[in-house]
Amino acid sequence: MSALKNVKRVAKPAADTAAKVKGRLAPGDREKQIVDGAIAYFSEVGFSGQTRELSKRLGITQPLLYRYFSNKQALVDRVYETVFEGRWNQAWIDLLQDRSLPLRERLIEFYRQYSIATYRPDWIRIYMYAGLSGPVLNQRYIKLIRRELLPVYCTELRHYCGVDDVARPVSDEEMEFVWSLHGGMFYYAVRHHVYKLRMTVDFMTKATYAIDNFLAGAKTTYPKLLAAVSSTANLPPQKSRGARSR
Amino acid sequence: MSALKNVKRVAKPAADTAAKVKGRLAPGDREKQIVDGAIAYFSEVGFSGQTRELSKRLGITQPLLYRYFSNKQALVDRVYETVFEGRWNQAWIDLLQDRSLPLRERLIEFYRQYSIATYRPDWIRIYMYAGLSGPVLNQRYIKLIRRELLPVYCTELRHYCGVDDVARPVSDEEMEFVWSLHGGMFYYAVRHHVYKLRMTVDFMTKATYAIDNFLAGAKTTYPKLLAAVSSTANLPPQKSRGARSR
DNA sequence: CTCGTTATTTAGCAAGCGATAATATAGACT
DNA sequence: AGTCTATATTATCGCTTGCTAAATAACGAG
Repeated sequence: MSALKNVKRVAKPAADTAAKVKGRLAPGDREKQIVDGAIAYFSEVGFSGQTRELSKRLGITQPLLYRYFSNKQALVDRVYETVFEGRWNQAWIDLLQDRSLPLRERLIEFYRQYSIATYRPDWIRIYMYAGLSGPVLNQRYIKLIRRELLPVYCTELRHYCGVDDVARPVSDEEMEFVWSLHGGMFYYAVRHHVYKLRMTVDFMTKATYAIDNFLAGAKTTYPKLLAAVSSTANLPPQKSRGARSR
Repeated sequence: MSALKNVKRVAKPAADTAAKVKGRLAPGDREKQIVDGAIAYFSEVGFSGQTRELSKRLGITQPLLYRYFSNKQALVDRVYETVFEGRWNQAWIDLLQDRSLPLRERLIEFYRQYSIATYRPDWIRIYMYAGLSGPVLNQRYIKLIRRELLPVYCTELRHYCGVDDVARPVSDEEMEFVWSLHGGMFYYAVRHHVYKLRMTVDFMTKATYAIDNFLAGAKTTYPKLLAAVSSTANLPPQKSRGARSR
């Protein structure tokens, strides 16, 4: 019997996975547990979710949240930065530029890694919630993509199509061209994690076909795009005004 | 002086645009005004927006809302159905099937019309809010697209690629292939209306390039896809499981 | 003009929610 | 074991928010 008791007593709280842990915790652990729980909770119900419900899920009392975060907004901000920061991997850029591999293989590998990092329920949903409640964060992320990813993407695409021109800056039209592929990928994740559709085609299968189709078309379309853009560059803005203003 | 008074008295409330109208209104007019205001308000702040703020924007008192809608949810539901119903145009399907026009022109015209109908701030934002708070409505809309649009899309694509097989049902892989194009279009609208980015390339310009690229690639990719699918059809589910479950 | 109908407003309740102060207790150290 | 400190809980405040009942006033009919 004493042996049994011993077993029970020795059973560790297993604080590593940040699952419902009872008893007193070191501030760092508790904080992490709260943030993780907040990510799960807010990604599910949105940032209008209540602190009481969150604390209930965490197995703690609601005022305890305020020991770790001065107010709800501070917790929300922490969720934002935890989700969006640190999931970007600069190595992706190197991968995309590695010309020892065919561009097709680079793109497939990129989307394999990128989808694992960001096409997940918490990321996608928090990303959409963030965008709807105020576009600042998303604009910052898009800016990152426009700065780090798209120019490399376009440069490699030029090389692939045999129309390299290192000196020529990457135009908005070229980047928008690439957005079409990227948006198709992203929308898969939206259908999956926002609309919660049962996806009948595996993401990488879809991605591979999309990449193949994109590259096959680009061989003829991308040079045309480049030619069209250069012929209208530095000209006074023509009839094709920016976005429709409705 | 009596003439002046007369002028003042004759001044009409101009009830046509449903803008802030003072005075008593016919129930139908008031209801329409509330719904229109609710669409504008909720699309801006989300469905957690308060009825008091909505009524203030409408220039009416808050309890008046409850004369026209039994509760907030009823108003929200009304917003949903008003936005999502009636913007779908079955004529688009006929347009896509009109083989007297090249497929390219049909697709360009389709996206011109489709974007005018749905790629607008209220539609896109309410669509995203709806998806995040409960996927039922979006699933219904996606179902409509999968039923009405995608099969036609794929059939025309088969014809375009010279691989018609009317008897063969359209596979999930083919529809997913088309989603890649469609998603790229949709994501443009998301960047515009959710992230509120200043779009530097006009939608139709982008759409035209995306369509050209899609069709140019499809000539070679789509037949391959069809071949790959048919070779694995009616076989026990292979390693390529559905969607990643993470 | 009067009167009845009903659109609209005024006043207010009850529950929900973020946040705070006071109290209790777990765990480390001597 | 006793003590101290920081973690965690209890109790509660003040404001918000969905919603309701009673009072008011605009419009049409006779």
